[in-house]
Amino acid sequence: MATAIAGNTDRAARWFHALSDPTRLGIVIRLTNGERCVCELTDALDAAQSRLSFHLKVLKDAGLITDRREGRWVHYSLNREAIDEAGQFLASLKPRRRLKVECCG
Amino acid sequence: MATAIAGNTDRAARWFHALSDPTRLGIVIRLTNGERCVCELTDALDAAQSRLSFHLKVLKDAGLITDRREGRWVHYSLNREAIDEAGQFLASLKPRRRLKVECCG
DNA sequence: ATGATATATCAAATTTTGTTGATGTGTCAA
DNA sequence: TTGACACATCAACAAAATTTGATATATCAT
Repeated sequence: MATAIAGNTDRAARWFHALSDPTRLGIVIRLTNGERCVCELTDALDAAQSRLSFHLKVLKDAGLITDRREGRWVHYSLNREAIDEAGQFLASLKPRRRLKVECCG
Repeated sequence: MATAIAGNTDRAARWFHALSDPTRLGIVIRLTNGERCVCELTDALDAAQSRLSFHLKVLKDAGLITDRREGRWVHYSLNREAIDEAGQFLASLKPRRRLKVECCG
């Protein structure tokens, strides 16, 4: 439920950290329409190979993407569930009760 | 439109960076039901004052929260629009066309 | 087997973030 | 107008993330 989602701050922080870099967002965006191999991403993002590999690992460790080896190529895809959960976390930040709190009286 | 949202990676990266820390998420969660003054947040989060102030600034610089001074107190509130936009960014990561791309032939 | 290709990993250097304690600023009360 | 309070900012340091270039690993073609 919503409260539980919002309570899991460490997990959410990890998702958002993984999404906090333009290169990684570029990767994620390019995975939107389906699996892509690293070679395609390297071209599209114009990033050095080890650098791209690093960012892919960050995303993978955060559970936002998964990989699949096929021959000598590795294909990455989005983990929709995780993306959705991150979205739900944000959605859980809607006001639930409107408190007019007077503090610091 | 969706593409434009997903295209604005730098802006999105800034939102997600601001959300990438448990203390900051703690702040955001506590602002969910309305404005809070720094004093309340300090208590609730058990954080040193300058530390809290630092994190509030990160959130504010990212446009996720706003502040309002009232006497000697400063009250912070969520910027719903920005939170929503971040959510929309994630929502924009839904598959639009299903391409069965054969690469690396 | 040998070499080439695709990708991962590693170590070192660099950059960015976060923490802490001290000090500054604005506001209020006496 | 002095002192206390709430908060921001700063400087120094610590810790974490990122980049780069080199090397390792797996797979494939010859």
